[in-house]
Amino acid sequence: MTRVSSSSFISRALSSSSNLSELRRAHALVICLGLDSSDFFAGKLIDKYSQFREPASSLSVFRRVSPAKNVYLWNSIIRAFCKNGLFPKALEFYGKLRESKVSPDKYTFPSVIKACAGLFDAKMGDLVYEQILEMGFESDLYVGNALVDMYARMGLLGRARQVFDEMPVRDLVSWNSLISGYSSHGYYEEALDGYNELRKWWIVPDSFTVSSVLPAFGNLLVVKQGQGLHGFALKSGVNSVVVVNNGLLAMYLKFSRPTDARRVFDEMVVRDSISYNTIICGYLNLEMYEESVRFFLENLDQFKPDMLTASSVLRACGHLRDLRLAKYVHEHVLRAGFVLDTTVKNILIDVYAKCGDMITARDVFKGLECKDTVSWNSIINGYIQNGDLLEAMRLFKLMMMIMEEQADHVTYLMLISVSTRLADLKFGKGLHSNVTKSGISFDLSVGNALIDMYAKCGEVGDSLKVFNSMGTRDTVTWNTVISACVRFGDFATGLQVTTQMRKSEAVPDMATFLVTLPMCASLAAKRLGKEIHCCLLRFGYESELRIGNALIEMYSKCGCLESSFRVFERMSRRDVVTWTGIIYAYGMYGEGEKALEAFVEMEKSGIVPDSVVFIAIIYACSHSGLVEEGLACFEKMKTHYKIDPMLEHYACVVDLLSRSQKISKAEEFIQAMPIKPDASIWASVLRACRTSGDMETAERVSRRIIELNPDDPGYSILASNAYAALRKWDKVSLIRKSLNDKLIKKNPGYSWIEICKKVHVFRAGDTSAPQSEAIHKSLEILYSLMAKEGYVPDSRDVSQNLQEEEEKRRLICGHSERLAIAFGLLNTEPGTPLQVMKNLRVCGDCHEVTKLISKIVGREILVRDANRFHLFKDGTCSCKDRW
DNA sequence: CTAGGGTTAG
Repeated sequence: MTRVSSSSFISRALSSSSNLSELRRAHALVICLGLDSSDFFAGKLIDKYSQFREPASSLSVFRRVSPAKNVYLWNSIIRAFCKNGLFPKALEFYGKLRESKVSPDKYTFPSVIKACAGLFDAKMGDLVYEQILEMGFESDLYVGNALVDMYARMGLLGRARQVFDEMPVRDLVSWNSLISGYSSHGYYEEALDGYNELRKWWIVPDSFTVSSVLPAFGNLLVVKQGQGLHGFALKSGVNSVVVVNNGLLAMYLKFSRPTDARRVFDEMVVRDSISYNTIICGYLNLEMYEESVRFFLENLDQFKPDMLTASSVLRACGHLRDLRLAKYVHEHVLRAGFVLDTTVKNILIDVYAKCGDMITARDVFKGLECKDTVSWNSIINGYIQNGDLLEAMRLFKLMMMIMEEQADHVTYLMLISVSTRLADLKFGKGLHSNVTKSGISFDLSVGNALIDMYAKCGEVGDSLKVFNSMGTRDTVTWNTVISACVRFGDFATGLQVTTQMRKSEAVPDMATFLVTLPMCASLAAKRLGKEIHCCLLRFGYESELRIGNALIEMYSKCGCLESSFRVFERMSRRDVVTWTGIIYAYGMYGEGEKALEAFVEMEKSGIVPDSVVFIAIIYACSHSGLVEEGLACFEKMKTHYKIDPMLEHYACVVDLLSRSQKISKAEEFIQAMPIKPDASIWASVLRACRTSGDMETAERVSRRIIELNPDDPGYSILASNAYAALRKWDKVSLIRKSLNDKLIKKNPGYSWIEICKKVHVFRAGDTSAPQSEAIHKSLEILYSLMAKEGYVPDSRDVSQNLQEEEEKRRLICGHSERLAIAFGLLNTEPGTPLQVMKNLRVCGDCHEVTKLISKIVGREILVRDANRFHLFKDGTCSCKDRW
């Protein structure tokens, strides 16, 4: 054989060797023929060995060649290291190359760049880029592509795009690298834009393009275009590649179209374990836990489950709370010989905890040789979920001792919720200072949790302090602060924050509406309530059940029974809360018959009444004088629906009897109650006594109250009021004195009225209010007109020991609702209806006065007191004097 | 030189 023919024979033998032993035989031949010092054969061998994952052999070949190596050999060895993931080695040899006399060429750089990318070494990458620029290789297609890929992989998409834009020539790989970078770092819009741009240039995508852009389609939920791409994949044949099909599976699962995903899966000719995992995990994310597990079990013999399979199936078991299945999968994975990594063990902790098996969860936790933050978080969370808050705290303290710096925002979030649930302010404050020290306080969710914690521990001030110190706020932040204000009855701040939120970037969600609507209801802020209603229409929440329920309450408490009913009528779905809302609304307006009709309709519609709806219906009967009907409801609740009455039900029945002057019946009823009555129950009887003038009973009741509950301030105030009405001032001052000693103050009364988008608040006897003088003057005129109608002031409701009758009258005349009404009369056009809100009940005299005012000035006056609505019209009230 | 699947809270 001639030398030429033998070298071409060996060259062919080298190229065609399809496994390592063939390659080794060819290598031996090369050595036999003394060709191993040839740059050409050495280069071939290095390449071939790297192909068979034998970088060590590549290196020994490289070393055997004469010291004067050409650039081709250098490129081969760098490429060999790179291909086998030995990136530090690749960079080391690139360094050696630069130290030698040989200068790199454009074929050197793709591997070097890949090595930088593999090591996520942006500094080195930048340095290499500079060297490329110095040598003028930046316009090479392959170098450019490698650079785009490197920056894209590192998540530096801006730089990737810059290199891409500066490339004089691009090919499909350039596009693919860019799109894949966008896609895998969550820049789905950019990935999609890139794909559309590429299509604009009439470039035909390949399997890389398709599989890179599919996650973007899936996450952006662009269903139509996704289906189009699926069609393209079928037509172009790129769907013969398993990666593309796996991408299609994942996309359809993201679209929540498991059936479509299943169709793709069934039509796949080649499947790998990722195909199976994608389905199992996709079902899991769609909360199709049974399907996920079933698919796994049915296909056990079709593929080789790995740890990713295990983690998905186990999570499904956790959601299903299926301990037996979890243990089965756990054992199965162990039997298959997998060494479980920390991630799977962390999942196991969570799964066992979810199944309520804290003993096994703890065992897995104990068996973890390197516990990470998630391990600790998972076991702590397990105890929290299982209600053992103290053990959770104990473990947290242990964690802090062992590795404080590893506690992350999830750790703090969980423990802040523990301190909130335990109302443990001291612990919560400690967590707050820990978070501040650890430097993760800027985390939004932690800030939100702290706001909630302080609010629920009773520290609104600190709650607002955290809120004000937060640099960024999200919807949850705003919702939490508003509900904190509402919880404390600080509606002024609540309103302020709501206004601030509307001016901010924050997008309201369901919770926003579910907290602001009740706030409007409490404030009777009709205008704001309506605005919020419009707002939630714009955001598409009108069909939500809970929103409808909140709207019914808001409108009814704002004096718009009709709007309330309109919301009710439009609701496509109604639950017991909905019906309670509308029944309560009718009750507040004295529409007892309509309330009863609604109750019957509710029963007909198949809704089972709960204990709350009975409170609403008895309340409604009570406020409309429907005594028999109310009592019938109470009986029905006990006997037919087997609901044990609560204190509130008894209170309603006592109220029902008292309002209709069935005082002795009320007394009997109280005596027979199985539960100890409270102040509100006696109050109903006392009020009834005062209305009817049955002072004998009033005194008897008062005495009993004091005897039964000498220390309760609520009862004492009641009794004192009763004695005041009986004009037994000595007893009044005795009780008052003991109350003062206990530093107990009665809730001061106030009223408010909304005029020209502004809320005006009035306090009893307040002379500092706006237009005070004009108000008093107009009230004087009204009183003289009332006197002509036969009005005599009734001072029974003035509970203070005021010797001067005149002084008493002045106080009554100063009751806050009168000031608000007078203010309303002065500041609106004649004939305009007025709406006044009061935080307490309307007193008897004010009720009379308002009736007369409505007649004298010819206006409708709607008053909402603590209890219900009174519509005063032409000298009468809608409550028919039952309040 | 380019592609796909897993963990804790609310």
